[in-house]
Amino acid sequence: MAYNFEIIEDCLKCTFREHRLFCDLPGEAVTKLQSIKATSVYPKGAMLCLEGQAPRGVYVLCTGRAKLSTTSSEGKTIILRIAEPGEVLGLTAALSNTPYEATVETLELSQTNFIPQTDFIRFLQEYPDVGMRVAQQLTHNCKCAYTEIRSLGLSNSVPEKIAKLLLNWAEHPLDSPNRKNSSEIAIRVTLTQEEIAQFAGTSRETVSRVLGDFKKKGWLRIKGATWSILNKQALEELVTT
Amino acid sequence: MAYNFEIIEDCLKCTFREHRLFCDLPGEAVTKLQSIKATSVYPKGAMLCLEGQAPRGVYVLCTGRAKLSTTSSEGKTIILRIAEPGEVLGLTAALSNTPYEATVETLELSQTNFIPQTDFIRFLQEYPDVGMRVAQQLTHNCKCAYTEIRSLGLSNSVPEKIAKLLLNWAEHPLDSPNRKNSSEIAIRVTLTQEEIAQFAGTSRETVSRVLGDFKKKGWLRIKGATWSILNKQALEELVTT
DNA sequence: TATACAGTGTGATCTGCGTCACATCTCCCT
DNA sequence: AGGGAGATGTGACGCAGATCACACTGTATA
Repeated sequence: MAYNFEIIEDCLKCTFREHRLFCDLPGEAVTKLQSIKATSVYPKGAMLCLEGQAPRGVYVLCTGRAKLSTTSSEGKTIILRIAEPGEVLGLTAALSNTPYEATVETLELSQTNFIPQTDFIRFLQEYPDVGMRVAQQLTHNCKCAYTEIRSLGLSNSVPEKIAKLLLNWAEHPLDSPNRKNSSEIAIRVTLTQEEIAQFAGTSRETVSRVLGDFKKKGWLRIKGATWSILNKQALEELVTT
Repeated sequence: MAYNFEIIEDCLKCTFREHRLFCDLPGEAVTKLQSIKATSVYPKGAMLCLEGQAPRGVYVLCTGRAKLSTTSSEGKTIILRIAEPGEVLGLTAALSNTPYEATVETLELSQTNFIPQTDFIRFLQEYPDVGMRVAQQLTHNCKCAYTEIRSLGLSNSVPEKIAKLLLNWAEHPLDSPNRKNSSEIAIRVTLTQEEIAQFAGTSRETVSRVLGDFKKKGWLRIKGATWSILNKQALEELVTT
């Protein structure tokens, strides 16, 4: 077993299954899914889809997280969202048979189940339940996109956008060992400042300055990939949307 | 008949039906749709949904166009997209049973078919074909949102964003009477400069200046609601995405 | 132990465009 | 016709943040 990483080949035995929107299907459907999927494991930094490519199929992200981004012809990149385990990626492209809208890059060691486009469409038509799950995933994509639009279009300043991001991430905090410090929220951030800049639609230098400012004000502590929000309220007051 | 406007009460007799993604369903489904829908006609400027409201159901936009927008607590507004006839509005909210993501305002005299949420969900479960259509509409929403994100996040300047908008609109040109002037593309623009500013995430004054500049350069002619793109190539050269 | 490279911190400079302030201009409405 | 409101044009000003330039850090590679 490469990577010292447990591969889950059998969906029926997957312990996450019932928590996963797209996998928590009736047994018969999962058996079918099982027969058309191909499991792979990718290291950090692997590209699952490239923006503009013809769709080959969809990826169910079993474990790990992935970054969806789009790039201008001038090389400027913007991050659309970070996909969490359980999401189905490449749906829009596969359903409408148009090129992938975004580039998908794994942020960590990840397992995926790939389903070829034609098998997926057939699967979708055979099992009505699947349609509902697909709709839910698409709904989620739309909501994320709208959040991003609000962030890009309605914010007054970069500090506000970054505060928004931090607060957003703070909604899935780490189980901090010292939960007693109730005011402190620990989160795990594996993005570089460059990537944060792409998320907020700004420049890397500005991100550095803003984070430095937050630290100086005692609102934030950064220790490696573990960031602690020390003053949530102050960040919230920065946000106007 | 108020408004001097023909109301299409009977979906089966609707001449647009077969061109409409959501209405071009098997006869049985349309009959069912017919029984759960309520037809209304709204004047220009009517609010169909308000952002943040609990979902009541979905609206099929039979005729007319509508503006989807979202507003910050400070009153800054951004337009998400313009919905065309045939679109289903309020889908995301109805499917996920979360508040409407956007405010929907008619841009012209419009007819809609409203379907209450519970009826809609049941309809969706009964007719698998409907699921496919719903997925297509959601896919369309996502694509529009991504386009907007690219416009807001990847553009280098406001002139570029406005050029993008114009070129976008130019994809659905008017059947101009003088088509012989092949280089000239006529489009109908009913948005105010204020609304264009909201679309491009900029200020009204800047829109005025940029449009003035395009006119001065001979790239654009504006006569009331009819705009003519005189130099498409020049606009395209402004666009980097 | 050196070397390389990705990530980060920070100053100096310059500019696009947001904002305020006002002057038209174009439609309604009575 | 006339007046009022909404839409548009245009000048002046200031500043947030992009950009460039470089120093510093940490951690993989040879």
